[in-house]
Amino acid sequence: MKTEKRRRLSRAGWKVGDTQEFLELSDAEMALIDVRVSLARELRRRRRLGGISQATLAERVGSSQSRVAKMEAGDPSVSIDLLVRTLLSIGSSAREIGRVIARAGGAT
Amino acid sequence: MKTEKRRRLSRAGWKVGDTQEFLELSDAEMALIDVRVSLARELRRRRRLGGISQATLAERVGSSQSRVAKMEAGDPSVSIDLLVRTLLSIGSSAREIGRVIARAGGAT
DNA sequence: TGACAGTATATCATATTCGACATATCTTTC
DNA sequence: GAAAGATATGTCGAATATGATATACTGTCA
Repeated sequence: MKTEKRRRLSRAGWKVGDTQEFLELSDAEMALIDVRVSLARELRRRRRLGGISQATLAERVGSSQSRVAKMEAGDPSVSIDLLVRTLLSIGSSAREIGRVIARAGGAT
Repeated sequence: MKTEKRRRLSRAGWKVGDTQEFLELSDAEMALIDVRVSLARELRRRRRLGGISQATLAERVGSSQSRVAKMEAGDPSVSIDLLVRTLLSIGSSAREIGRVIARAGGAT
C-alpha cells in the first residue's frame, strides 16, 4: 500500500546504513514524482516510436542528449515544465499529455 | 481559428506601434500557455471553493500571497511545476489535474 | 468618506533548472 | 573482443523560477 510504495521509491538512491530510516515523502510529493515519471515514460515511448536517438530528439527540440537522457530517467533536475514542453514540441497534444498525467501512479 | 487565437493571445501585452506585427507563437508554445492557464483557473476555482484567501492558501502551501496571485493569473514567471505542486498540496489528485490539462484550450 | 480585507504588480536575493560538455557505461555488430 | 552507436552520469556557467517584501489597486461595509 501507500507505505510500501513510499519505501520502494525512497530506497532508490539511498545507501543502506544511512542516518535516515527512509525519506519522508508526503502524498503530494509522491504524486509529483509519479507525474514526472509518467511523463518521462511517455517521452521515451514517443521517441522510440519514431525510431530516433536521444541525440536526434535533442537536436530537434533544441536541447542536448544528456538532458534528454535525464528527462527520460525522470531525473530530479528535470522540471515537469521541460517534459511537457518537450512532448508538445514533438507533437503530443495537451489532451494526450493530460491523459498520461491522469493515469500517473496507476498501472505499471 | 488558429491564427485568430494566436493574434488575440499575443495582443495582450503588446502596445500598438511595436516593431513586431505580433508575437510569433508556435503551436507548441500556444499549447503550453493553454496548459498553464487551465491549471491557473483550476487553482482559483479550488481556492474559492474552499472559501479561503490567497494569503491563507499561500501560508498553507508555503508560499506568498503575491505568488499565489501570479499563479492564478497564469503569469509567465510561474512554472507548470509550481501550479501542479500547489494543486497537489491542496488535495487535487493527479487524475483531476490530468483531466484539467486534457481539456486545456477547449471550451471557455 | 474612510477604513479594511482581498487581490494585483514590481522588484530583489536566492535557489533551481537549463543546455552544454566531458566522460563513463551499456549494446550491437562484425 | 574491438569498434561504433546509443545512453547514462557528473559538472558548470548562464538563465529562469521562487518566496519575500513593498506597494498599489479594488471592492465592501459603516
